[in-house]
Amino acid sequence: MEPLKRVAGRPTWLLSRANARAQAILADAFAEAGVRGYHVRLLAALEQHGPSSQALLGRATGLDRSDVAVTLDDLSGWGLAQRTPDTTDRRRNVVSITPEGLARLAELDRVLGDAQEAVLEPLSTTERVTLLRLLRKLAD
Amino acid sequence: MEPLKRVAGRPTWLLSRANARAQAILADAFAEAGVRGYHVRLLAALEQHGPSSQALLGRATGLDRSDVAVTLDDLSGWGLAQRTPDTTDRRRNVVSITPEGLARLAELDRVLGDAQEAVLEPLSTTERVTLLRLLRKLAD
DNA sequence: CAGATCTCAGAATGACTGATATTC
DNA sequence: CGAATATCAGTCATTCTGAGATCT
Repeated sequence: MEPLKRVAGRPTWLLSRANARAQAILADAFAEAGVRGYHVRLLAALEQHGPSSQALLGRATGLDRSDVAVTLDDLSGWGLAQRTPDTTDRRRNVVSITPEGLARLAELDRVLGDAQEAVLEPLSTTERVTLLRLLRKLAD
Repeated sequence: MEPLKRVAGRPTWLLSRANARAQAILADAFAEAGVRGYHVRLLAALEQHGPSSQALLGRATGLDRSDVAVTLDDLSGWGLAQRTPDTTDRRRNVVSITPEGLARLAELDRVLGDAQEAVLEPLSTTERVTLLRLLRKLAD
């Protein structure tokens, strides 16, 4: 069967196909490492911003507040992050990354880089730069 | 909070962000029209290829066999498509689009075109062409 | 028999909503 | 009081997997 002209030729369709391939590659790599995207995003935010409240983490990562809570349950269960009550504002938890979390993040960063390379493999260096510029415009 | 360098600068992240925006715009437009992406894909495939088995439809649209079945339940419930047993191969259903389905598809095609335009609005014409070329390479 | 087809049930992931208790 | 915070329970769409029944 030939591809669908009416749908498959559309930019949004191509976008979602390209994204699906990328996410499949990433998800496989992460699954092999025993994590999901949310875990990595949260760890990266913790490393970059230092100890933060969960609300701040949600805004920095684009995760919903409720998903931050659940994902942190995993991370703290694995010893990669920890919650401590904020003594100055007792509504808050201060979340921080542990040394184990930092080590794990470094591993995951390599996993991410390798997966990235696999995704972009069909493109030349200049094409990659162009793609990034256009995607940035689209993503705002 | 500044964005996450370690994650947000990554190509796959940008790809998924751009795609998320596009899919959100599309999903909104489709929701307003009372359908979801699967319905449109299936209708478009039926229009383009004519009566087909469900297995063929699945391959043409990239939908999983089980999802084809469920989505067709909707479409036939709405009178937009119909299943008839294949007399020559009784494992199969022959699925065809109805006149109502064709009319609905024409409506949805306009909805799709408008949403598309909204997605690509930040890009110039030449940029759109370039983006499509690169995405095609990435999507294979 | 192997293999294709259709259906059903369920799960994983990402994204989101609403309610609630607590605290500022 | 209004607003922010964290948590819990749940929905939704998309994508799959597995099992089973039917038929070639």
